[in-house]
Amino acid sequence: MVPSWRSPAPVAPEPGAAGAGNGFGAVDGVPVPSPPMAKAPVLTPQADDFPRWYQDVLAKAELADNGPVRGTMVIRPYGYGIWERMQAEVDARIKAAGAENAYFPLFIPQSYLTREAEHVEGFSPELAVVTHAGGKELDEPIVVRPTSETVIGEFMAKWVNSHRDLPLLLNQWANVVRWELRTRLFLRTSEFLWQEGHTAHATEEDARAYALRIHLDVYQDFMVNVLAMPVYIGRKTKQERFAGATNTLACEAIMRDGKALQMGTSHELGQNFAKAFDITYQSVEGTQEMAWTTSWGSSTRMIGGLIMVHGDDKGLRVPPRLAATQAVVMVIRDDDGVVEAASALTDELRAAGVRVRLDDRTDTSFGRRATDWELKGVPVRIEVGPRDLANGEVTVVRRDSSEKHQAAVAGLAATVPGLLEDIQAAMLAEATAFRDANTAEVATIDEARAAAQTGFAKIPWATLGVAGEAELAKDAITVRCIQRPDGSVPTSEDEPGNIAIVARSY
RNA sequence: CGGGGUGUGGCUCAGCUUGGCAGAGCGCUGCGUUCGGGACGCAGAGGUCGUGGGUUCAAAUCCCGCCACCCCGACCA
Repeated sequence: MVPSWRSPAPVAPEPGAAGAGNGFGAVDGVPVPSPPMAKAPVLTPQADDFPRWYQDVLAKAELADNGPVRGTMVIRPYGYGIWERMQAEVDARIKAAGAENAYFPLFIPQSYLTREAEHVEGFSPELAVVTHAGGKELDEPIVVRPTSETVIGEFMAKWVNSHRDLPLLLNQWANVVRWELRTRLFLRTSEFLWQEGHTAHATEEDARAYALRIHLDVYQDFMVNVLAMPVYIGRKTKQERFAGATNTLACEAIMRDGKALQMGTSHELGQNFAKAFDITYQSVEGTQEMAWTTSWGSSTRMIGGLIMVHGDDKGLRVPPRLAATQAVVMVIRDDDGVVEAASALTDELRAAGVRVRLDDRTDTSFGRRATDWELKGVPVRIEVGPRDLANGEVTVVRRDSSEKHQAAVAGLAATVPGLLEDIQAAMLAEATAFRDANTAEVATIDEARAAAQTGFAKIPWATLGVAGEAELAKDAITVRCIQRPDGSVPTSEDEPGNIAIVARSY
């Protein structure tokens, strides 16, 4: 954790710390104002109270607010800008994998859900159901989609007739609703935004290979190379599998408090949905065959992961490849020629391909603006003031390391893209080092339980097993995924040498 | 669904024990001085104290009901 430049300020006496304190000293019942104290930190330090820090970041970086209905979320422009960048990067990878975007309805007939036994069982507790519409009670209740396997299955059945129609590779960007009891902005909300892919294939091998391809080429690649976030990839245990899937693959990332966050999943659905919705095709030989389907998704939860993997006590840190604003040019004050110089530099940076913004709000103090950009996590800040300018220089500040240096204005723009790549690499290296330092290799269940208090534990799956999984569950520790010793995704959970990664999770 | 707690300007809360003019900090508006690390001064705006009833000369404060939200124990991207 990078220390703040400000000395750690003594925090105001905690109300309640001394009986029913009122935050003030009291002499004979007369409230006395607290003595002058050092300025409080902008954010609750992570080490003091991580959940509080997370909420502070959401508010101060203007990412999101709670919606009026319990568990709902308002995504503010800065937060939505991050989502739009995520969408652009993920969407490009999905299309590169051959899938096309489409859109299916928000409303699903309740009867669809009931066609796949495990699927209904898994989702019924969290369904929002419409029973009245147009002023009348509906004959058949309508479910607000918690995911779209069922409606899409219905249409796949209609569109797939021949082996020539396969594979059918679809994706949609949509909102879904899952009535959650315990909610946290971005991590678990009753409504969230995501991308859900749905595909149908002629063979099990083809479906399995595609689910894995999406997992590696879309999710893992995006998370590592754009989010600068190392992820463990592997199979879910039967216990953790998606309702209705025959196999679930997951990307698991470690947050700075040591807890795991599932960042994206890819499912092999076998023929479960094909049977339920009658997705069949005529083979080359002329026989009727049942298709094999997959589904895969990633959501606005990734924004929560971004915050908790890269954030520090000064706020968010956005990796340059993701950042909608990669660099901000700050006019320190409205002095002779400063605005002009800053504006010219901004143009040069833009011409050099940098997503740059000019901050010429000189009616707000420098310190306030600098703090705001740090809270928002803009990777590079370039300060343009009269003092530097007199020497033909500006001050360049990296958000990741807080390192500051002077640089000549002439030729600066050409060096910024390289600096951004350096920052991207440094952030991935830092996050990877953190993950590795907080992943313990253990040999017994007791050791795994202990290690999971502060991070991840790797334990042979043969040692843990279903019984060990159940035992750890009593302490809210779950198997995040099972992987091969080399970190790749096993074909079966029974492969010899398989490793289970266990942790507490969000 | 079981246990604990809280409802007072936009936000965080004090005031309630012991009834007596509705407060503070932050934020917001205006003016001025500032501007290289969350600026400062002055002047302002903003609340039927969750809600319905009761007690009282008088209720944010006491009593009863209701509602909402938050925190801790079984499912989930």
